[in-house]
Amino acid sequence: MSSTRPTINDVAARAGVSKSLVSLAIRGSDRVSDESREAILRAADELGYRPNAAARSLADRRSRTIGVLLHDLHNPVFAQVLDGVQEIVRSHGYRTMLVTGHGDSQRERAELAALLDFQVEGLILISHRLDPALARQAARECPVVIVMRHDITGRGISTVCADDVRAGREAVEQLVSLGHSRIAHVSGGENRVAADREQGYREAMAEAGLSEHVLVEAGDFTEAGGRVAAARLLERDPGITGLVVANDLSALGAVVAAQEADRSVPSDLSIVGFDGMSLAALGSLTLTTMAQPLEEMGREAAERVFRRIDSPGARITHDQVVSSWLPRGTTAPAPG
Amino acid sequence: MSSTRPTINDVAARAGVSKSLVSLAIRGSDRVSDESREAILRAADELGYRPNAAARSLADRRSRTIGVLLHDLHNPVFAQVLDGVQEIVRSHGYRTMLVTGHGDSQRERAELAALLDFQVEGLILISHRLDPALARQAARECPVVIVMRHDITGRGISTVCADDVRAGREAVEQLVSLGHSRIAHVSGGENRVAADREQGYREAMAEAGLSEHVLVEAGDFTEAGGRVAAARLLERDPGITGLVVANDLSALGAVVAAQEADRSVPSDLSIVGFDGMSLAALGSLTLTTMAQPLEEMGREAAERVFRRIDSPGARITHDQVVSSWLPRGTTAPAPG
DNA sequence: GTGAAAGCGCTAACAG
DNA sequence: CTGTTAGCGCTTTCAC
Repeated sequence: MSSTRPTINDVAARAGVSKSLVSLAIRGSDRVSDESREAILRAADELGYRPNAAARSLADRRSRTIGVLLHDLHNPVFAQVLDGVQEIVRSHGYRTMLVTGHGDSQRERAELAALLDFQVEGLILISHRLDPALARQAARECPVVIVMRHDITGRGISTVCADDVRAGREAVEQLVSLGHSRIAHVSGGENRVAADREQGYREAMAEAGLSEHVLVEAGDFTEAGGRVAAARLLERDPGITGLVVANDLSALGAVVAAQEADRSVPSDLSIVGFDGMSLAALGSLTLTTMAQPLEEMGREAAERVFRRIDSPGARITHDQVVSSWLPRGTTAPAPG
Repeated sequence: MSSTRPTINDVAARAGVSKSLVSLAIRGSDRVSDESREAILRAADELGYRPNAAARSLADRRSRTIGVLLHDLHNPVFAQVLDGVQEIVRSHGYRTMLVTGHGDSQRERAELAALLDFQVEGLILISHRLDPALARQAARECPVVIVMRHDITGRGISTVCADDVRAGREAVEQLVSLGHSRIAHVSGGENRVAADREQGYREAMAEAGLSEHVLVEAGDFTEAGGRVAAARLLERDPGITGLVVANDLSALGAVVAAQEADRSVPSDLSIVGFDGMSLAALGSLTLTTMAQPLEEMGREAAERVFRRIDSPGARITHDQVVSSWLPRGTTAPAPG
């Protein structure tokens, strides 16, 4: 089928013009007479002509494509960031090429290589388990913007992040202001975002004079991880009334754990997540969270990429967005 | 930066061999002497050589890419199907190119065109609002497999679907066997999947002698839509004890509506969704659902594509997978 | 306005 | 085993 796909030559022959003229006409140049243009477009239409993107990007030496590496597609949070990215990318007449690495740095390496083979003109990396070396490597070939990880820096790497330490603090502060004092934390594993949020938790606990109640169990940013970690916390200290969980996904898991432990949420136990995942606003209990402006972060990242594509000398930037307390159904004043 | 990216010629020059040999060596042919191979790989490495995918796919006349059109990325159900697809695609040494149309047929058209411009060798379409004309058009250029929509057929179009009518029936039957009789339905809007599930609901209600209790309100497969529709149903008939909702996402919305109406789930009201969305297994109430084998459907679809790529004469297939009742936390025996 | 010619970087025969 | 020679389909000077 595609073995006989019409090429620009076929169109030229049929329209009785040269292929250069077809090329111009197809791309809407005004240096083509109306008569020729019409003949060409008609011929193209009749033939079902469709420009070959590979040939074009080869001749053009630009792919008009932005590569996006996402941790995975299951956490809807990434989809929200991606929406923002795509909005901007499309508005620039570019396309996005999406890959996922699932936090496996082998796979991330391979996927990034594929994007670079494809000559993407810019790269947006959204993966909390990204290998810094990979990012730096990639940054030697095209502008790179990392979202949600401010700890990876280097030549050619811009970042767009929330202040996770601050967000971690605020989560605790809000619970404290609701009267909670025995506040534990489910962390998010070995990555900087999680580390920052945990640090915020610890700092705020200390400042509130609650150091003795600091209690942390490691999760991994997944539902299952959150569930297990939360269960352990409730076992270690049944007196807990507040739970700050490293992200919304694991916070949903924590809600399950709470119910399994016969703790009713939020009357017995308040739970706070992070991210502002839209799906977490649903279900029988809507999750209280420290929300990040996800779409905005995506837009910002894409804009940074284009700024650097358009003016290669543009400075690297490190943008910070603000997270905000979004009280919903999983928090309430401390019992008693 | 990429203005001076090394090419195969640079590698050849540096290694002191011809570019054809470099081409062979890079692709791991065994028709290259160890000595040459080593020199070539070293040169490539020193130069930071990276093959140009566009050039390769142009010369090769194959992109080694499968295009995937997804309705959108926010419904995690699609991510699950995609996982299955990618597993197979990767195992064939191909890549997937992912686009989303958000049910907007303008955009779907544009995205499909882009995939075809890129010479994808096969297409997997997963969108309940897909325009049949687009699919048929695309099928003229490469093998097309449609997932979850058996109503779009045509030359070159294979399908992989569940039996949604049957699933709809079973949802009702299960509720009936739990003692429910006043069972209402939130439908999923103007698409075949939704229509089939609704038909199953109606058939099963009739067979159970419950025709008088048939009550349907239109949703649209979104959380918000499910919430509104469910709210209306509960208002129209407060005696409802069972709710069959067209998909998991809207069923989550229905759970919220139930609570807003002061109906407790599942003791006052049982709710069933469709799909088997993994996230719906979380939260404070895990959703009972008619689950489709999502990953398997993805794998199946990808395998069908490759079968047709490998042997262009292969027959079009229409596979049907079976949905299964997955009782979880939102269903219980009818009250009283 | 339009066409001829020269690549873009790579693969694929075909000779040696 | 290795080099030479043609393209793949398109864009882009540069004359006419």
